[in-house]
Amino acid sequence: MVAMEARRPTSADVAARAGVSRTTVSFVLNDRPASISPATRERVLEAARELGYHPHAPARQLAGGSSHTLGLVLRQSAQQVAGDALLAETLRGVTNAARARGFRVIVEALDPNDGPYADLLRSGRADGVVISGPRLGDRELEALVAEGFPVVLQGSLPGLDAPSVDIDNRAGAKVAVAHLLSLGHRRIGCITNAPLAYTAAQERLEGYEAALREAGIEPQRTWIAEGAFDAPSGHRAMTELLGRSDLDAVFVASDVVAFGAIGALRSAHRRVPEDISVVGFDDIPLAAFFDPPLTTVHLPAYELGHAVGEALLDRISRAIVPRRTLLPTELVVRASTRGSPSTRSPRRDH
Amino acid sequence: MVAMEARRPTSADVAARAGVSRTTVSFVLNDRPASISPATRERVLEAARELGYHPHAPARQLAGGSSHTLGLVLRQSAQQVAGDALLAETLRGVTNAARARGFRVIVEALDPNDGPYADLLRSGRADGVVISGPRLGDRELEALVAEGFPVVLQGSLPGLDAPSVDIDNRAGAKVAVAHLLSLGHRRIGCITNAPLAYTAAQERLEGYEAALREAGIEPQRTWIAEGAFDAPSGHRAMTELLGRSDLDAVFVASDVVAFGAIGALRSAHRRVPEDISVVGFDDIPLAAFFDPPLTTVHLPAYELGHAVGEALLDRISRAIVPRRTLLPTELVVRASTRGSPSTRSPRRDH
DNA sequence: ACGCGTTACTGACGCGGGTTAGTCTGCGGA
DNA sequence: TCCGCAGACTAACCCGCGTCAGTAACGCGT
Repeated sequence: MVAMEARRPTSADVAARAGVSRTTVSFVLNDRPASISPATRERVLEAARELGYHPHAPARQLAGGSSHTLGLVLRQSAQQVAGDALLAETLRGVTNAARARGFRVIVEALDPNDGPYADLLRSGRADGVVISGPRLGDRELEALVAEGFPVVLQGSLPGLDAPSVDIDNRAGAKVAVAHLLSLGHRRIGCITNAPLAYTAAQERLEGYEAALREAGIEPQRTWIAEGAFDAPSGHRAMTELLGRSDLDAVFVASDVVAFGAIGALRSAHRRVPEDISVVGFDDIPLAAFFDPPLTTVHLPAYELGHAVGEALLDRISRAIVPRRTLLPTELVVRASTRGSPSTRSPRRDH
Repeated sequence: MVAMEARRPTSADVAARAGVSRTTVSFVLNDRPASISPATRERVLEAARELGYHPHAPARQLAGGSSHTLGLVLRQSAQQVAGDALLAETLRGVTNAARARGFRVIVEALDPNDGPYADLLRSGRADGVVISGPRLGDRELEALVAEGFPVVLQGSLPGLDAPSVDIDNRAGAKVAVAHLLSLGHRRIGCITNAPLAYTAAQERLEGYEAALREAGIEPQRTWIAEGAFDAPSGHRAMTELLGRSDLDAVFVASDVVAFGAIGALRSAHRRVPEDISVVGFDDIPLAAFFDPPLTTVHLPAYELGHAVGEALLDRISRAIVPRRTLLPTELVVRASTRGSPSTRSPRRDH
């Protein structure tokens, strides 16, 4: 026998070793409903074990199966990805949901606005894709949906006929502002988490406005400023707000942005929460350790990833998937909010 | 012609449409060094375009090619992943390095210590893997390396014969502490970023000790406390330190942990940097917006991911890969450090 | 007219495994 | 005795593509 390079064993090798046909091996290993005697089954299993046999995934897929792979496409810009403290959690959620059903996850982080990810699907490398942070006017995405590929959106994109999973931004923002109102605040500002072209920013702003209106307060233009993902933008927005209105509370639709906003308040010698209350949104891991610990809206990142993963898996297996799934958020009250000076002790009714 | 379900076109369809053989199609599409007349080449290209032809990746791989896929295995615990503010950047680095060479990335976030990831390689789904946060005593990893699969470590793991890419923890820590020394501090504490079983924690601690020794200071046992990834652990460690030594500076080997430590200092009414200087490590996006802005060691997360990705790609293409690559860090001086009270004005020589 | 090298292409096999349509054996019932 | 049938397997085809070993046509020098 000549020295041979170790070649990965194939099902034919297993068959030979067990003294059966390749077909039998396939039946045993895939638990097909065929009559195989227990003795033979055991021989095959043992041969496979001894040889360290692992089915060749591509061959299996070629033979008609699926790729058992999900694509996760991140459409956010590089800065957004870098600043997204919860992305890792969402990723864990998706991969775990996938693994639970025997799937893997290919991640595509598209740097610029380009990057053809459609090939993932068209080349049969993935059975479906999750689009995280879908952008308006994404021709590639529209084409994919039109061709009937399984696509699920994480986030929202009106006018696209694909299931989407998101957190309930509107409700979350509303609860945050309601909390501020319940503390007696009336002049409540808002700093958005992103430019309003982003639907999440729009939704959170709507929640803020709805809460005010329900309390009989008409939101003022001058109470609102735009943040843009990072702390510096929060600093700028807060400075802006400070310059044009006298607020007793602010709802900042992102913890990271709130971080910058609090910095601006500190520079202006306004104490939180004594002089002004601040509520954030996201509940990033560091939120509890801000100074002061930040009252914020908890965004279930892991669950979001898990839910979107499952939705995609359902679509792939042709199950019915709700057009739109909204995950609930939860208000986490910490120390950055307290009653407004005028109502500090006597709890005010309404 | 009967109504037929849209089937993905194959190279045979393209061949038929262009009036050539499948072989010719393959040659044209893969730019093989074969003599194909410009006219034919154009016909094939056009037929492919018209049909919307996309080669079937698994078939292509089966026919002898590689999977053109990298595996990225995250061995960190769920908490670590959640708290790792730089993970997203590293991920971007890896995926971009991969895409630049036509590769994709499958991410496996292993929740518990289990999770068989070896199958990624054995089933031919990936051509190689990056192991992020490798753990000692990982039998699966050892087996993979022994079998000669392309494996590159992100982080370090002594005693395993695989290339590794990491940042220079020791040098980074040393520079941080040297900075503190240059400001005149002498009683410098250290809070580790993680338990010392983690090599990165050990290396940073060594850098701290080396810097002190070079300055003729013998590090004291009582100056050192262990952190464990998150802010609360930093709070605990700082409280501990405060209770047993009188320090004028602290090197905290993780920004997140430093965040907790600063909270503890605040509780103890010790001002930063007036009473005590603090240097962090990692330079997470929020570090610049701490109160005070944190002096820290910048960890090039994107570059790290990129470098480890390239190292793996090199290994896959059988290029020579250095046994160990260390990326340089950079000290970023902000406002959490300044000269010790005793040396505030007169700059002290030594 | 013939040999010989290019140029331009094609036939057929193999990659590894799933699957359908059998084959062969043994046995119970009519 | 012979049919029918269930149990236990197997031969052969197919998935889509890369690739080696040809083959046919053509030009060219002698």
